[in-house]
Amino acid sequence: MNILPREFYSKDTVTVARNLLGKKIVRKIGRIEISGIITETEAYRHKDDPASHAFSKMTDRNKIMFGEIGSAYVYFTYGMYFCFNIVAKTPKIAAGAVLIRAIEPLKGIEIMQKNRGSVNLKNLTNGPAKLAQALDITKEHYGIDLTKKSEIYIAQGIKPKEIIASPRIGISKAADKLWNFKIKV
DNA sequence: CTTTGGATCTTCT
DNA sequence: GAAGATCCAAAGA
Repeated sequence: MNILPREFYSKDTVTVARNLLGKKIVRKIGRIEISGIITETEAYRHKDDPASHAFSKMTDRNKIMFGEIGSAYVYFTYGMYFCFNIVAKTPKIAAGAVLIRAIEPLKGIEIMQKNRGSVNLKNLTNGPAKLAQALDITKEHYGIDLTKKSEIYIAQGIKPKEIIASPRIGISKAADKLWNFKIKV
């Protein structure tokens, strides 16, 4: 299994967001393995990005964005859902992370269906809160190292053919930046 | 098919 | 007190 090294995340956040497309996310629950191909990402940076959680200042919630590259940033939103991010930035930037917005299920689809309470494949992991729920990612995983073989890690995947850049979803600030990336499957 | 409201945590005003 | 990197079910057209 080719786990992506920490250097992979030590680039500009937007570059890493693009590079993560087609990579494989692996979730281990005991002996069971769940995995999927990353098909949509979004970059969130620091002072140059008013839409980022790290824009105004460091809080208890976002402090991992200022922390070690390659860590997981899991946050709780709208009082109900978790979203899964990966800390990625150059040493020059104080904070940054890539939001995983969608994946294509590979292994453990039955587990995902059970976690989500739905059998509709299209509806399983096509949104940030949905994939977190399908993979059973919670605040327990806040700050874990994704470059080691542990409960969650990111591995080499497929090579994307075509990358589509769009404005980010669900934000009102900095909507002109094309920092949402997706591939066709 | 489109619109609306509820769930109810964290941060900012 | 209000808004937010969301999703879903229910109601309306």
